[in-house]
Amino acid sequence: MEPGYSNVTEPVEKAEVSGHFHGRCHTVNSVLTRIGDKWSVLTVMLLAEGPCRFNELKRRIGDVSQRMLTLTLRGLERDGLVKRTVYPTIPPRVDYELTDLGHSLRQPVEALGNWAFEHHDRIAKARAAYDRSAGEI
Amino acid sequence: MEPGYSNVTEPVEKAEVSGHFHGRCHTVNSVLTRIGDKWSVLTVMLLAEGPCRFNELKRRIGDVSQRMLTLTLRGLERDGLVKRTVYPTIPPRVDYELTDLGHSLRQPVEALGNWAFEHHDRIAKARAAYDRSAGEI
DNA sequence: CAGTATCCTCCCAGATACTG
DNA sequence: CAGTATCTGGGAGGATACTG
Repeated sequence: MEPGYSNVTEPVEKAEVSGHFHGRCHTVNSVLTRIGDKWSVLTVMLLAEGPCRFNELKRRIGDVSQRMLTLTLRGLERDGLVKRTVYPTIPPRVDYELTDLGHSLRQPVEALGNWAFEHHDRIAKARAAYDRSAGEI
Repeated sequence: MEPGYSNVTEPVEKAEVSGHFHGRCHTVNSVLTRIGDKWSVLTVMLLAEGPCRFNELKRRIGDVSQRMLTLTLRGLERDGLVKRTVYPTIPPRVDYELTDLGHSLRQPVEALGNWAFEHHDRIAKARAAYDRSAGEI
C-alpha cells in the first residue's frame, strides 16, 4: 500500500451543507493540506512555466527524492491539477503539464506567496523575539 | 552527513530560474507548511471573529486534542500571528486574539478558500475518475 | 480553567534496490 | 528514462494523567 494519496482524508466530499463556518474551514483546510506538503507548490509553480519531463522536473526541484516526486505528481494528477502524457518511445518519455484547474490555482497560491514575501521578516523577528524570551526562562 | 549527492555532470538546461524562483518558492512553501498543518487555519479563522478563550476555542473547533491546540497556538504566537493574554485570576483565564499580522493573513487564506469552494466538485470528480480507472486495473 | 508531562502509535519521508 | 517495491526511523498527533 502506498502511503501517498490513497488514504488521504477525503475532505472535498465532506464539503456538504452549510455555508456554515466549519464546512468552509474544512474546505480551506483540505486544500491547504493537499498543497501544503513539501513539494506540491514547488511542482505546480515549475509546471506553470510549461510542460516538463519527470527527470527534468526532478533536477529543477533539486533535492526531492524520486519517490516523493512520483507521489506528489500522482496526487496532483489525481486531483486533476496535472496532466500526465506518456510517449511510448524507448526510452520512455513522460510529460507533465498543468491542467486549466492547475493553472487556476496559481493565482491564490501566488497571493499567499506575496503575503509571505511581504511579511516574512516580521515573522522572523517575532520568532526570534519569542525564542529569546523563552530562552531567558 | 554524507554530501554524496549529484553535483556531478549537470547540463542544466533551464538554470536561470533557480535563484530568484527557488527563493520565492521556498518562502511560499515555508508559509504553507506553517499554516498547512491540521489546525492552524481553523484556529486563525475562528479567532478572526474575535478574541477567544482556550476552552471555548477547543469546543468550537470540536475534535482537536488539548495538546494539539496548545501546540498550534504556541506556533501561531511564536510567529506573531496570535497574541496571548493571561488574566491571573482564579481560575485562570487566557484570551487569544489575532494580531494585525494574523488579520492580514485572512485575505490570502480566504482567497484560497474561495478557490477551494469554486473547484472542489471538479476536484472530487477528477479524484473519483482517477480512482475508478485505477481500480479497474 | 488552562495548561504540562508522558507514553504510544501510525504515517510519511528518505534511502536503496530493482525493472520495462 | 521513468518509474515500482520494500525497509526503516523519526516525528506528528492522539490518549491519558497530573497540576497551579
